[in-house]
Amino acid sequence: MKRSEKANEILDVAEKMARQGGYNNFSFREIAKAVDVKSSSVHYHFPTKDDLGAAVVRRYTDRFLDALGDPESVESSESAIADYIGLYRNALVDDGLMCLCGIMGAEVEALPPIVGAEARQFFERNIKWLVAVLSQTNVSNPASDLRVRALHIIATLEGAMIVARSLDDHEIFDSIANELSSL
Amino acid sequence: MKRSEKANEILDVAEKMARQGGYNNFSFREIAKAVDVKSSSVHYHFPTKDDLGAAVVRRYTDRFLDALGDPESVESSESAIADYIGLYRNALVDDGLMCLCGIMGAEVEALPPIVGAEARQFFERNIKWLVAVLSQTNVSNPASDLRVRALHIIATLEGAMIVARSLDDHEIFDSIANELSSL
DNA sequence: TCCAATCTATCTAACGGTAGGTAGTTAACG
DNA sequence: CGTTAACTACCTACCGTTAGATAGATTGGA
Repeated sequence: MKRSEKANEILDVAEKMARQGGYNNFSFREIAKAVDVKSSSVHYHFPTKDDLGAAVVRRYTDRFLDALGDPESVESSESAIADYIGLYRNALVDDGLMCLCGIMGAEVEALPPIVGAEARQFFERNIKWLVAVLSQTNVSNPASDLRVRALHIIATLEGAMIVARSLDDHEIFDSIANELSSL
Repeated sequence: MKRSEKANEILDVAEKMARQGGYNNFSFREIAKAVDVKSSSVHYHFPTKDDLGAAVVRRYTDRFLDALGDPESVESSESAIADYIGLYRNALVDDGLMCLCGIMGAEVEALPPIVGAEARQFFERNIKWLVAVLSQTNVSNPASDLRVRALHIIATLEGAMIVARSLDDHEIFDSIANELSSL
């Protein structure tokens, strides 16, 4: 799905706004202003807000998993988890923003169904990646334990971002992530 | 601060709406419809939306800490943490809703300052309670470690609610909470 | 005790602004 | 000529907020 440059600009702006205040924090008018077109032109690229919202989450998830790479070709389970944590850290510290699917997941009940479904996909694909990575440890664990471990990691990192941002202290994220690694 | 019955009804519906979709998910008009008055009457009780939002978060936090009780008079550190986890579980399973401050914390950057400050207070008061409880364990730990442990617990529970709701499976919360207890 | 003043809680009506969305047109390009 | 990507101009619905009025209860003083 190759997209025009303007369409990607629109997704960039929408993603940033959504990662600050959720689905209701971006609008066609504000996006239009930011990318210097009229709001009707934004509708040209993304017919409805549902479409735009779903596209934003889809692209975010694709990029996230792309950055993670192939779970089968990681150096070690430990280093892969460290990289995984690093990706959340980048989202928080480098971008200075919340994880899109953390904020979308929190408000999932009020989301248009196709947007909520994309948020769900983020978590399912992350779980799958983590389970694949964790299953490469030399200690053999039941698959259900690996899944719970994966869920725990995701939950802790999403929560750590929320707490760190609420208290306006990125070191809080690092402290929590550090404890998480040493388990 | 004793409030009229109608004011409490307003806070009830605002809280529910906010716990489904965040700060932008409730409006004076919708609240008015739900409590069977006109929207201008809602403004009589809470002059601005900032005021209403702050009052909702404040009441939520007060009730939460009230339910936790005095951290000095708990049976044991372990049972107190179990009770703490149970409170999140109630919010998720009994109410069928997100933690108000989990969702508000995620969108804190887009919140009116006085609402964001109340969300921050939720976390600070929770940390204080947890540190007080954890410091009663017979193993002596540095205070900083206790704080990190408190942050980890809060983050994991908030994240667990998000993941469980996104995947529409409350047992996910229990699995994560169970792992958290056994650390 | 009666009356006037005040308070509580609500109403109707409207304000300016923004939301998502649409119909029809225009300009540039291959 | 058809496609792409923009435009103008508009619509309906909703947003938070305010002004002004009103009915009923409460209260304080003559």
